[in-house]
Amino acid sequence: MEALSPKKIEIQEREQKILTAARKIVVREGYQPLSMERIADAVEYSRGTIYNHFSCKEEIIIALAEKGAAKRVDMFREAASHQADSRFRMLAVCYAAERFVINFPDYFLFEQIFNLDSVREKTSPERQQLIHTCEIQCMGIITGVVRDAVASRDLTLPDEITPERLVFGLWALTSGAYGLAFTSQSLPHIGITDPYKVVRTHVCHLLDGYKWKPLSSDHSVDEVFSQLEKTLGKSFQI
Amino acid sequence: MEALSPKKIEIQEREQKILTAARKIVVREGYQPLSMERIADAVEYSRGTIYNHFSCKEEIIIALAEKGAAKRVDMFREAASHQADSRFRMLAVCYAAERFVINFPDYFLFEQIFNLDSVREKTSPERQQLIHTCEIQCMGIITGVVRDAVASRDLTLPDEITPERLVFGLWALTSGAYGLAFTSQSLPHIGITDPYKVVRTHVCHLLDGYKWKPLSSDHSVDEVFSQLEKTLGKSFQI
DNA sequence: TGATTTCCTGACACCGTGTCAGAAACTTGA
DNA sequence: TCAAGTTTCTGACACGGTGTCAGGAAATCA
Repeated sequence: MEALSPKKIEIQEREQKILTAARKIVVREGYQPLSMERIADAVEYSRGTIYNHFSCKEEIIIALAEKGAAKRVDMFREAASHQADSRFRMLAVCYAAERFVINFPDYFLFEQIFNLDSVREKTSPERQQLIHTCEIQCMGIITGVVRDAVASRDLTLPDEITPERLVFGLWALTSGAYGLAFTSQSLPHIGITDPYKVVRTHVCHLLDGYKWKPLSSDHSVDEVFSQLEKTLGKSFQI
Repeated sequence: MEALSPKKIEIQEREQKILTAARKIVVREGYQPLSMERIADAVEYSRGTIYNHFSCKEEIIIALAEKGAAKRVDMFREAASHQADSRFRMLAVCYAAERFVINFPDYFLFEQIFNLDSVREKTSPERQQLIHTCEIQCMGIITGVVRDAVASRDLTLPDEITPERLVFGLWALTSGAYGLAFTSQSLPHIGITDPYKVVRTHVCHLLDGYKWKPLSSDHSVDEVFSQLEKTLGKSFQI
């Protein structure tokens, strides 16, 4: 497995160069101008060479979506590994989810594109599986926090709610809100100027609804998040 | 304004024919095979004629998204107009939101496509405005129900929550969940086989969290929804 | 019925995709 | 060091879809 020839190393590195170039184009100019031609120009290889690495444009999108998904897993893992009570850790993961979309809006965009059937259909099952695995890992991390909360008696779930169902609710609330924050023109019209803050409020309210201790009334929510900003903010930058 | 010549009428009707044909293609075969060529074949006019009605494919998508948005407004309006307590009316709107995505998944898809910047950028501001107006109307209907609840003392909102913010939370939760239900491969893996039911549970829990009377404990949730199915189910079919 | 306007069409130019034969570069072994 | 063998790279090509527009067809008018 060792001793890759220089050529092999070059090829391997080029794959990353292609992805970086593609990402740069999207960040700077949006999805529309992204084409194999543009990517080939940027990495200074011919289109044919790009096709040796990725069988179509969609494969590049999904590879980037996968990078984003992996990044999110990292962020969630770091957030959940806090030495703190279960509710604090839960909010830490929420903070991570928020920072993910704010710091890496392009990754969020790639996910949205990937979610369209018409795009996903053209991609390889292998890469789809990779993204799927990341999603499962994220869910697993959050479910772990919920289970810890139940184990430590911070939280008692009603019969009809499994930890997974609670996670689904939180996941839906946050991802739905971030989606709206990105795409909806209507939010400012109804006086919602900081959707991220409103999400935080709702998450806390939801946790309070399930009586996940310690309740919001015991801890200032803003304080919790400003503390999270101090401990996690930096490592979430890149 | 009266007395349109037969020709004018034909032209006007053709616009609907084009949209119907496009929608049919997407319902049957998905978004990928949708092209001006296919649409032209289906309506038996040349591509040029289609371009007289819609300046590009995206304009057709957005026109369909707008039809969907208008449909949703209708459904929400009918749901909210129930003669019942405020909480029942709120759940009726949630039921409408659920039926919308289940009965008209293609409209849901058009919205998702329209939400991509790369697609929206190519469409006319006029049509964008139409969709925007529908969104505002939907929000307005739900906010109305919330305000009624506050007025009738069924609900007392905490200081930091305006009716709009509560609506944003519900909107995010439901649209996020339906988005996941459509696209996420992971839900079955974590044991969530009926996401729609889980959403209902969470919505009820959220309303309970805000102490919106009558609480879930007073009314069987399943019963409320099966009643809604009886009163609204049929008119939501088409 | 002919003049005028309006509408429809298909050919055309363009752009991006994906392929592949052959050229170029790299590796190997004597 | 070099020639044979292998791998990699390239740009020309075919294709499919978009959007335009000159000119012909149809409708309207007087």
